[in-house]
Parts: sequence; C-alpha cells; structure tokens
Amino acid sequence: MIFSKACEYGIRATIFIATRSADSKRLSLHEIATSINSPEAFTAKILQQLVKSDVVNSAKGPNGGFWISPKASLQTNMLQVVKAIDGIEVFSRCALGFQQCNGNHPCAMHFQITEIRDSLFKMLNETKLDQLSNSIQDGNTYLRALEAVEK
Amino acid sequence: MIFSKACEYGIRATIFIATRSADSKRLSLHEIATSINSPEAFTAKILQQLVKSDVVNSAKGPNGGFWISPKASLQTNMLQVVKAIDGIEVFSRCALGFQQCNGNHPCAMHFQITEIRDSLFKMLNETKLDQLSNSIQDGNTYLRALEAVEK
DNA sequence: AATAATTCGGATATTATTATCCGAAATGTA
DNA sequence: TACATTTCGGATAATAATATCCGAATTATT
Repeated sequence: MIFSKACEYGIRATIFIATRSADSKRLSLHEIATSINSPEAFTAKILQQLVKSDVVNSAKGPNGGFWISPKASLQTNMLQVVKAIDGIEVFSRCALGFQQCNGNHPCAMHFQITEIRDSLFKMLNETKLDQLSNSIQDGNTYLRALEAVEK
Repeated sequence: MIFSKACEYGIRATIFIATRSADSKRLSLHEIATSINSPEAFTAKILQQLVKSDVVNSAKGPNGGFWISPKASLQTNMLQVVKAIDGIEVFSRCALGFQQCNGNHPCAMHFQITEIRDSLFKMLNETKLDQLSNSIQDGNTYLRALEAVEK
C-alpha cells in the first residue's frame, strides 16, 4: 500500500472539504466522516494533523467546523496532504531499508525505485486540490463507494 | 512505505541468495540473515513464502539450505518476489481505499495513481534478479549498511 | 540405527497502526 | 451568564504487522 489508511482518509477528507467549502461554509467532523465513509473519531485525529499543517482550517464552537478556501485549493497540492500525514519517509526511505542508501552508495534497487518515487513526488506536487475537487463536482470522479452513489 | 518490511527482507534475501549460489551452493538461514542484517526467525518465515512461490529453492538436513540457480535468476523478476510476499494489492488496491474504483468509476486520484503504479509494475517486471546480483558482484550496488561495508 | 544439521509449521510475544472514548477548551447564542 | 455545539488532546482498546520460540519433519553422515 503506497499510503497509510490514515492518509487515505486524509486525502478523501481534504478533497471533500474542498468540494463543499466553496462559499466558505464550514463542515462538521460528523458530516465529513459520514460523507467519505470513514470512522469519525479516527478522522478527527487526521483532521487535526491537517489543521496543524495548514492544509485545512478549523474553528471550534457552534457554526464551527472545517473548511478550505477556494483560493487555498488553487495552491494546495496533494504532496502537502501526504506529507502532513505519512511524512516524507515515503519519498526518502530506502526501499530495502538501508539508512545510508543514496546515489553514492546505492542499494540494489536504488536507481529503479528512485525513478518511481520521483514520479510519485512530481505527480503529487503537480496535482492541485482544486483540480481534484472540480473533477468531483463535474461528476468525472468519485469520493464514495459505488452503492452509495447509486442510491 | 511502498513495500512491507517483510518484503524488504525478502528482496534482500533473494538478491543475496542469487549472488552466492552461482556454483549451486546452498546457503543456510543463519548465513542469509546475518549477511543481510535481518531478524533470523522472521526471515525464515519470509523464505518459506518465497519457497512456496518457487522463487527460491530449499532443502532440509545437513548441507541443506536455500539457493537459486543462475538459470532461474535470468528469468526471475522482482515482481514475482513482491507478489510472493506483499501480494498483488500493491498494484490493484485503490489508493483512496474504494472497493469499486476502476476506469469506469474512478476515484478522485485514480488516473494519477494508476500511472505511477503501472510504472512500478513495469519496472519490477523488467528488473531481473540476475541483473541485480551482477550489479552487487561488480561492486556497483550494495546489500549491506555502510559501516558493515567499510569494515 | 543413531546423531546432528537443517528447514518447516504452529503458537506466542512485541510493536505499530488503526480506532474509540471522554473530558477539556473554545465559542456562538439565548 | 448559562448553555449548547463543536474541535482539541490525552488515554485507552482493538487489530495488524513484525518478531520470536520451539518442537516436528527431513536428510546427510557416521
């Protein structure tokens, strides 16, 4: 699995929030977790990480909740989301687990893996949040399981 | 992390065995685990999986051990190794965790992730075991941590 | 036939990840 | 000011991944 489960929920939540906070509406944890089919309490923890990393905004109290401004969605990329939850290890850790693996002292698969990971990094860096949320809004991609969509 | 820790050990072990079983010599679990710096008992479990998947050969008893014939190394690719330990989920599982994600019902990141995973699949499929073991034998790549190499 | 060396396979232990629970803190509203 | 609503943060629980233990099975050697 490329991303942790926490990261999967984090990506789903982030995209969902972006699709719904167009008019700076705030979304509650309950609404988010229900909509993306994720465990509520666990999602709360993940949202906290995203708030700390400034990917998502939050406010307590009545009318509180989570949101991402459309302006921010234009600049936020998926690399920031992944970094906020899984850290940078995905991109830096040697695929065979060696601490000192690098171009000068490469492990047996260093160059092969580096190529893949660089393209993953590049893709996440270039994939902007607004682009994904637009695609959801246009009905070209989904954030829900099929049965839920069909109902 | 792209591969599980078990898979990391499995890849290391497989390459190590290939580099040393040129003259159809058999390597003991102890020798393998010591050489690749992996926990012995855990490595035993992983080697069992690789034996079941016909990536590695084994024999019990005195002079028993593990080996891969040079002929087999020419045909074995790293995809077989990864599949034997981590399964095919790495290549098939939706990055956002949706069961029914596919080209007709794509999740928000389906096409981006598919591209990366296809290239990972292709790379593993094209990377042959003998190629990696040759590179180790030529001193161009490594299977050990730096301090061990320097000693 | 006995012994020693080795992998195999089941059971268990440890650690990390995923998930839940609940009170504290903050804040809008009556 | 009291209250309801919401996120925040620490503690705990459940599950999965990693790791160990040990006896059983196999097999070469004496």
